[in-house]
Amino acid sequence: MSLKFWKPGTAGPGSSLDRDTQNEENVVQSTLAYSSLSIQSQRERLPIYKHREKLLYCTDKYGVIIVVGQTGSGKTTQLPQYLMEAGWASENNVIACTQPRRVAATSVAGRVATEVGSLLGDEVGYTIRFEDVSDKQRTRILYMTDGMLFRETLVDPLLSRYSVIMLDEAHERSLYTDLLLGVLKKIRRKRPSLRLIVSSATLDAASFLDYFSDTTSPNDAIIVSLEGRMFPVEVAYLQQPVPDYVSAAANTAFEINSKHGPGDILIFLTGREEIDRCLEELSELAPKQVTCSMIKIISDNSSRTPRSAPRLVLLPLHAGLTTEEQLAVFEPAEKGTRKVIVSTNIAEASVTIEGIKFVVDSGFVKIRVYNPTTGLASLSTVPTSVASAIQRSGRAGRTSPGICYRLFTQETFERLPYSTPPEITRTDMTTPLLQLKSLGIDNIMKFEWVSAPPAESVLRALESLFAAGMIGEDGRLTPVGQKVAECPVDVGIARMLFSSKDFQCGEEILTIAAMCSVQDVFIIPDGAQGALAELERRKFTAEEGDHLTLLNVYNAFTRYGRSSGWCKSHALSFRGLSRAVSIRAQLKKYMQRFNLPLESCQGDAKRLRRCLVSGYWRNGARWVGDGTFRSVRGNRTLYVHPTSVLFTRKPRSGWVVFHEMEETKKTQIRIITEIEPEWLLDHGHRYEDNRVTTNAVAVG
DNA sequence: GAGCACTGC
Repeated sequence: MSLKFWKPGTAGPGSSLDRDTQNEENVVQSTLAYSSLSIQSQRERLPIYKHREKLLYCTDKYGVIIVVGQTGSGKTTQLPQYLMEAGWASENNVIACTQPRRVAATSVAGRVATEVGSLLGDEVGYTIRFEDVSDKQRTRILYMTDGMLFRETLVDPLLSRYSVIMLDEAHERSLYTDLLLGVLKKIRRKRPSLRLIVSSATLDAASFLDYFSDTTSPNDAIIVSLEGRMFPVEVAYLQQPVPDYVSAAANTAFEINSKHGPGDILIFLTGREEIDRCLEELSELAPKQVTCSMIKIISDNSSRTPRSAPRLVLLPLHAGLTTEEQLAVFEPAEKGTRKVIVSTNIAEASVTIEGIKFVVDSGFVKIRVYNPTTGLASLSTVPTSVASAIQRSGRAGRTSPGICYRLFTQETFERLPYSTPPEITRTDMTTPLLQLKSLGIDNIMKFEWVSAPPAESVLRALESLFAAGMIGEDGRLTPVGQKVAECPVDVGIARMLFSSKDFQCGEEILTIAAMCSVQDVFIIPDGAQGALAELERRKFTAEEGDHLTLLNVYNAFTRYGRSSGWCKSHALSFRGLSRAVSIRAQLKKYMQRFNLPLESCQGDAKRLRRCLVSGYWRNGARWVGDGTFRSVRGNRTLYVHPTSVLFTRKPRSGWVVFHEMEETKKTQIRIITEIEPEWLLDHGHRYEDNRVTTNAVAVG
């Protein structure tokens, strides 16, 4: 198959990027293609320096500055330093800069500390969950995850220690960025001296400007644009759509290898299955391959490859890989070889690989979508957005000019949505609403969202909070709701922690809560090794179900010295279990603060399971003859997830509770424990009675 | 009878 690409006359679709930008006067033209001078190490030569005075002037005169700048403009590292030099961090004021990801917060803080000549954690620091490398008195510039700053609002609702807050990567619209935008707009009314810097991509700048320029403060916000330090990236579109973008991606990479000079290739697909198939097809195109390891396939020059073409080094990249496997993509290609990295969306923003000259973009992405009507989350493959396509193509221009091959037509590109719907519109709002209520924001409908969550989502969340006893009939927080709002866990898990006092099983529930908060700790590879891993897993199996199995795993992990070697020999994830240890330690502090005893149930599994029901009572299910379950609420057909120990056995009592359900091809339940049906009745009645009363009041 | 986009507290 030969694919026909078409390159528009100009470099990149830059001219069409500004169609959404209304405030032209304030916007310095910024396009994907920007010719760079040679890379300078002195920060004075960073393009942002030209805008230093303007940025400081705007920070003086305006409350909200929307900064538009590409990767490489230096905004994240330089802007906080300019602000500090200009005195914004004097008198014990702190300049905060939030990031959606932990690695970004830590690595940027390290770089800036070096530039400032500070020890990390002294004048420049960072705060992420489980790690606070900052000094309460001395730190002037603080990088942090957006979730951490939002958490801080629960303790200090006016965020009074900060003079300037920069929300970096705001265009990504993470859940916490959106919550912070709403809360910070409110804070600025009470504390106008607080400066807000919102870092955004070109496409979203106008909507942020609208959001902050309301009638009460029409001239409070301004857009400032910075050039990026990117090399030009040529964009090629398919002339005709293709039926199978996975094959098309493999073919395109193969053709790039035959026709173009040096430079690595990055392919964007949606998931592990597609990545594996693409790697397979690529190795078939170059048949004399040599498989070096599970993750690295080197293809030799084949008859179809011109003599001059380099050999291909094929590398998968997705979050399911171990750390070592992920690190392989950063190793420079050996002489005479060319790397082909076949990746999920992880390479779009989370992971940056230098030396990429060619990007192949499938135009699709897998996103998690929450259905508030059914309460089900599902993963669906959807077309990417314009913003995403631009971000992906930009990955080709980090170290030299590059080319991006889009596996769709230009007409398709022009019909793409500008951006992916913000997370807040497609996620369960139960915990976020509890936290907003804890901040004193009771009228959720009147809260000024940048993008409002769907009304059904809000109603469902309120109903869950009421059912869990976190809010009363008046919609206000109950005393337990106030406490739970501070805990970094789901409300169901929090209820279990609180009722562990009655069942005298705090020790065990704490462990289970931590283990339920990490991703699957069992590593089951394909093939023969998978069968061995299954045997390892059986060693931990508790017949009561997955919760107790997870408890066994955790206890064994700590008993054998928390060693990575032990994990490897038992097919367990060291990363996951170490994280569980941290989470458990954190939750333990909350339990101590709330005077919840840390008693052990001394092996009494019944007490433990009754305690689980206190958190999961709305997640009950009943076995039916054909091997599936029916949910107590909604009578939905549920399939057991293959990772469950109940996948292969029928529960003796016929009844279970489960941690979560998710829609894939079928509705599946994960982390399941067998229960006695009458235990469910301990919890439902009062809630149902209340609901009848509430409805009667509403009707009356 | 068979599965896992990516973050974050």
